[in-house]
Amino acid sequence: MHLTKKILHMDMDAFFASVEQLRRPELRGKPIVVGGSGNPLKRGVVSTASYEARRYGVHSAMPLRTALKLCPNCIFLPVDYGEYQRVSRVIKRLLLEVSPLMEDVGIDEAYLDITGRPEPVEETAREIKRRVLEATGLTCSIGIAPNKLLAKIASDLRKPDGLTIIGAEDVETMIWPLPARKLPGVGPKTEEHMKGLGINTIGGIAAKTPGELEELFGRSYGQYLFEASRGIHESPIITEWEPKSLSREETFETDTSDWQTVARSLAMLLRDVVSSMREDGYSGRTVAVKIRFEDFQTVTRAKTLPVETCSLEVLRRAAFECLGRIELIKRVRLVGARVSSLKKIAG
DNA sequence: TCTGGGGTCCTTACTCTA
DNA sequence: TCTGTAGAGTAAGGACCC
Repeated sequence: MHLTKKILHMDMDAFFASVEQLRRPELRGKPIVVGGSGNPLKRGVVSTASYEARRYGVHSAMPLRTALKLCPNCIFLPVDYGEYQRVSRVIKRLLLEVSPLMEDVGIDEAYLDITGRPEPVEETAREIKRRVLEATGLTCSIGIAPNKLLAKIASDLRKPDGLTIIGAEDVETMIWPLPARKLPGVGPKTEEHMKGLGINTIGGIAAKTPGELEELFGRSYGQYLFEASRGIHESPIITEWEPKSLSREETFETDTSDWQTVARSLAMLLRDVVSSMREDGYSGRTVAVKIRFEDFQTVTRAKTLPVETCSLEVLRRAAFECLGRIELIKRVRLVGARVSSLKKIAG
């Protein structure tokens, strides 16, 4: 017997900006930008722009300075991650009441397996939207489909406050006409590559044979593209997972050529990583240092230790050995520290 | 003074060992 | 010992995601 699954994807609308507008009513209906320190004259990028700000062309990942140029009337606010986290937890708890098969994907999204719900899927979705609004005052967009991939594409189809249901039979009419970039996994680089090949839509990808896609994009990615463009996707709902690495990084307000500044920053970042490791109960074996130079060239150096540790001294020695292998010939823009090969500490 | 921060996964290259 | 090869582990870089 073949049982078609019902997967729901929920995505909060302009989440950070909406939370800010919710707690400061005077901001409602105004173009606001949440990002960095909230000072658009300093380094930082847009985390979320309200729909009012998007009308000026402001969008996520855009430098704050650029956003200011596009929208001088925008109100800039710092990221208050703690508050968004709090609201996020309320929403996730509520989703878990609808179905225990919930996959948390970031602060403002989740997948829910609602196969077991007896009522029509549209009813489930409306119920979730109603409860989210009631509990938080915020709207979300929902997509429902036979798998996670299609559900995610669906939730993005109508925003904000949208609800879209896609069946396997709708792929040709609803998915193929979309820009290739709308397929999860196709980012800006791949989009450009595809344009150069004359592939502009998801249907354009689906028109290629598996052999052609593997030749153009490599074995594993080619296979993914072939299946995904046809709406085929098997990955399960992941309800529990363990982190693979923990990291911190810092972009300097101005680029520096002072080794001491870089070293101090690295020591501080690593101390932060180690305290997170201890809080969450992890030890790690691999330490990596990342340096980004003024021209955006980025280099990493890593060292794997014989055994896992959460000793700051041991990890710091390894980190500084990595730093010593990087020639600081240009001014430094960013320093990062990462610990990977994590292992849960027993007890 | 374009270009954050915290992650995951993939590819490629290299080394060591069986 | 020579030669080849397969697999694991490590390192570095890059694309992508929110």
